[in-house]
Amino acid sequence: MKYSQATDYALHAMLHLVSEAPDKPVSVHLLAEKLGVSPTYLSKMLTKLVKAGLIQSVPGANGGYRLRRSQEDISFLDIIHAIEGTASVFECSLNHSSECQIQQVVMDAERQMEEYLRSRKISDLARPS
Amino acid sequence: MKYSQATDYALHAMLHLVSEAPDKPVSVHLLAEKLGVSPTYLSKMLTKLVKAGLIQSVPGANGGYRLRRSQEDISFLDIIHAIEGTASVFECSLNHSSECQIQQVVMDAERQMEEYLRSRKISDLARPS
DNA sequence: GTTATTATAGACCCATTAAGTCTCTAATTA
DNA sequence: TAATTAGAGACTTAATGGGTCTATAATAAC
Repeated sequence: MKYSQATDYALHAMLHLVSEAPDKPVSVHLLAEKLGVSPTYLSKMLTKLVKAGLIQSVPGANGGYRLRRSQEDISFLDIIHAIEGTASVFECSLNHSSECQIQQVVMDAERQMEEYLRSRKISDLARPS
Repeated sequence: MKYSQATDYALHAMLHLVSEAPDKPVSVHLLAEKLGVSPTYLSKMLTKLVKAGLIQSVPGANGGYRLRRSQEDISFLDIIHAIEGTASVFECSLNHSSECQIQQVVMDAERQMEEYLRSRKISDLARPS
């Protein structure tokens, strides 16, 4: 069980946006260069972050992406959910009679992790300048 | 990010072994029937559980699988690790200068989940008879 | 208004993994 | 010795991750 690399890139991209760009939009081209990944590929993740309402896109010359919400509101979980989706990590494939107790336990565990990821904000790591 | 179905089957198989078989080994055939999965496929997971030291195999007629350790010692995490491996759910693919702080956060989150899974024992769910 | 610059969308490709089957071998007991 | 069991591994198929490419739309600069 692994998070996709896309999540990795998205987290790093968001960290850049939080750290460096208060107002001015940053182009995909520039972001991609910093992360060492292709612009077209990074676009996909940024589009997801837009749809999740975490960032804004500004088309046209001198456009790019900038934060939408206030920095303090953006948690690791927000970003991860934007890329990975919100489906549970475990779904019992057996058809028991009752609720699956095993699934309950694993989902409780997942909730522990999500709780922590919700508490940690991407701005916590912003460049201490 | 999802756990494989193999993990699902392994957890259910272990629950059966804990619930029903104190001494007598249970054959793959029987276990597979109860779970509604093919015996040869289930074999693969059981073999992993053997290698992880959670269960014992008994070849030959009237053979099968039985628990190895005492029930109370077998946690959800033990079973999940036996099937999924112990690699972290997140590994930063960028080559920064320093340690990746993003990775630190996600791995801390993972530790939260693992801690919980370690605390929950499969015997907790054993048939209340 | 035209042009350059940017994001958006989606088709497409390749490699890897999950999920599962099949067959052969080895060990043990009846 | 024969029946029953696990163990190992080759093999197949479908899904997913990771990534490229191209065409379109929107905007700003000139």
